[in-house]
Amino acid sequence: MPLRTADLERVQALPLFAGVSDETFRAVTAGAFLQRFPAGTTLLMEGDMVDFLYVLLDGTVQLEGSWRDRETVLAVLRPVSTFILAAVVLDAEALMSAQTLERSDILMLSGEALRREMNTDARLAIAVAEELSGCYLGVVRSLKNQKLRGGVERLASYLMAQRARQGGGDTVILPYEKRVVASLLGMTPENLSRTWTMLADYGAHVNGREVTLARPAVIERLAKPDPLMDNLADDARGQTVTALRRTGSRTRGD
Amino acid sequence: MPLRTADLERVQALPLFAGVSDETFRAVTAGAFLQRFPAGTTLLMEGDMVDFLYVLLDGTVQLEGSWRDRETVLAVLRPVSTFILAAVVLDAEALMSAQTLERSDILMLSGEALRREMNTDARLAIAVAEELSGCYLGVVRSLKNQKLRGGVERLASYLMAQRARQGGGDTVILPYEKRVVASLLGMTPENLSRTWTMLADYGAHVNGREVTLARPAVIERLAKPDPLMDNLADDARGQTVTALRRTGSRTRGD
DNA sequence: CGGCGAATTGACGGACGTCAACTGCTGTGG
DNA sequence: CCACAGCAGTTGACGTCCGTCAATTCGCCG
Repeated sequence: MPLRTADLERVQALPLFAGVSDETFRAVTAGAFLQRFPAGTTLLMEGDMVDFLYVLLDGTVQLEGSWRDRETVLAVLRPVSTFILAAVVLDAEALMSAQTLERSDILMLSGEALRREMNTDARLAIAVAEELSGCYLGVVRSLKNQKLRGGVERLASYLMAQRARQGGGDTVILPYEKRVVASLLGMTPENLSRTWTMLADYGAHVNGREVTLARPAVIERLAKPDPLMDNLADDARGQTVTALRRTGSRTRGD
Repeated sequence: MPLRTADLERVQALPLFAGVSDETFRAVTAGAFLQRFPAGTTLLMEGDMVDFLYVLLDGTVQLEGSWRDRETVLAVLRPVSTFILAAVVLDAEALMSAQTLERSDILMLSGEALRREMNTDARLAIAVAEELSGCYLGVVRSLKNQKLRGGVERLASYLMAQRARQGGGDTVILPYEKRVVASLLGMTPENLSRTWTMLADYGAHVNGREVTLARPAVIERLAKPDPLMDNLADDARGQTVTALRRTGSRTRGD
C-alpha cells in the first residue's frame, strides 16, 4: 500500500513527534510502511518480540491480555494512536496482543530506527518519554477504575466518557460490539446486559448500539467522575492538542 | 539530614542514571535533599502538583489511589526505587498518593532540573524513557493480574513472587501488614483471611507474618505463573541489574 | 431461506463485600 | 508493673455481585 504524504503529515502531527526535527522524522520514518488489515486481524501476539512501532491511522484496534483460557480487553484504540511503544523502547516482548476490530490502516515504523534516533535527538527522546508518561497514567487510571469502582459505576462512567467524546448530546452510540465493551469494563457480556437494565432506572435506554440518556445528570451522579480517574482530556471533538506537553491521553482509548 | 556521597552513589547506580554523564548527574542532583520520614507519613496526595522526583533509599513506601470513600494500594516500593516519574516528566498532578509504611529515607530531586537536563543530554532522556517503559509494563501486569486472576490465584502468585525474592526457601515472610497485602491484591482483609485457609489445603500455613509452604510446587501450580504477567525479573537477591536496557521491574514493587 | 454469532434472559452457584463480635498483640499511662 | 485502650487479625452470618450454563431471540451475511 502506497505511503501518501498526507499520511506522513498526520503522523508528524502526533505528540510523539512534536518538536522533532524534520531530519530526525525522516530518519525514523525511512523504512516505514503502511498496511491495510481487514477486521479481526491479529497484528501481534503477546509474547512476540516487537520489531515495529505501530501507528493506527484509520480503523479500530483492540489491545488484549490473556492468561490460561481467559482473555480481557485492556484498551481500544482510535486514530491517530501509537501502540506498544514501551516494548519498542526496551526492545522487549509484548505484554498484550493487538487485533483489529474493523478494517484498519496501520503504519509500521522500525523500532530499531526509533531507538537509534533517540540517541542523537534529545527532542525525540523527550517526546517518547512524554508519550510513555501519558500511557502510564492511562493504565493507572484503568487500574484504579477496575479496583475502586463497581460494575454499574464503570459502565456509567464509560457512557459519560463516550458522551463527552461524541459531543455531549442525549444519545450515545457504542463504537463497537457490546462484548468488547463488557470485556474492557471487566465483566461478562451477560453481566453487561443485566447492568443495562439497572441503568434503565436512571433513565438510560438501550436500542442496539444506541443508548439514549433521558437524565444524563443522574447517570453522571452515579458515575461520580473524578479527574484523577476519568481522563477528561479528550473532550468533544477529541483533538484539543496543545502540541507540546499534553497529557498524552492516547493509548487508553475508548 | 546530610546528603552523603554513599547515598548519591546508590542513586547514580539506578537504571535511571545508567549511562548518564557525571556532569548531567551533578546538575540533576544539585538542589536535591535527603529526608527521613517516620512510618505513616503521607509524602504526596493524589491531585497534588508534583515538584520533585522521589527516590526511596531506605524503608517502604506505598502508592495508593482513592475514589469516594474507597482506597486501594496500587504498589508497594522497596529501595532503591524512584516514584512518580511520569507526573514529573509531564509536570502534572499525581494520580496516586504516597505514604511511608516504615521509617524511610527519601531523596527528593528537582523535577524542573530533571526536565531541563533531559533537553541537553539525550542519554538521560533515553534512560527516563526506559524507566517509564518499565513502569508502564509493570502497571499493565497489575491490570492483567487484577482482571484475569481470581483472589486465590493472586495470593498464590504473590507468595511465589515473595518466595523467589527471599531466596526460594520453604518459608516466606510477609514484608508488611496483611491489610496492605489484601488491598494490593484487590481484596478486603476479611477475604484475605479466608483465602489463607483455602491455601491450607495446598500446604500453606500462616503464623503471624510467617508463611510456611509444605508443598511449594502445588502453590505454584495454583498460581500458574506467566512471564507476561508475573515479572520474574527481580529474582533471588533483587539486584540482577544488567545496567542498561533492563526491564525496569521497579515501581511494581512487592 | 438458512445459518451463524451476538445479545438477551433465566436459573443457579460461587466468590466477594459488609457488618458484627471476638481474639491477641502492643504501646501507653496511671 | 499492671490495666487499659486501640488496632490488626480472625471468624461467623448474611446479602449482593458476578460468573457459568443453557435456552431463546435477534440481526446480519452468505
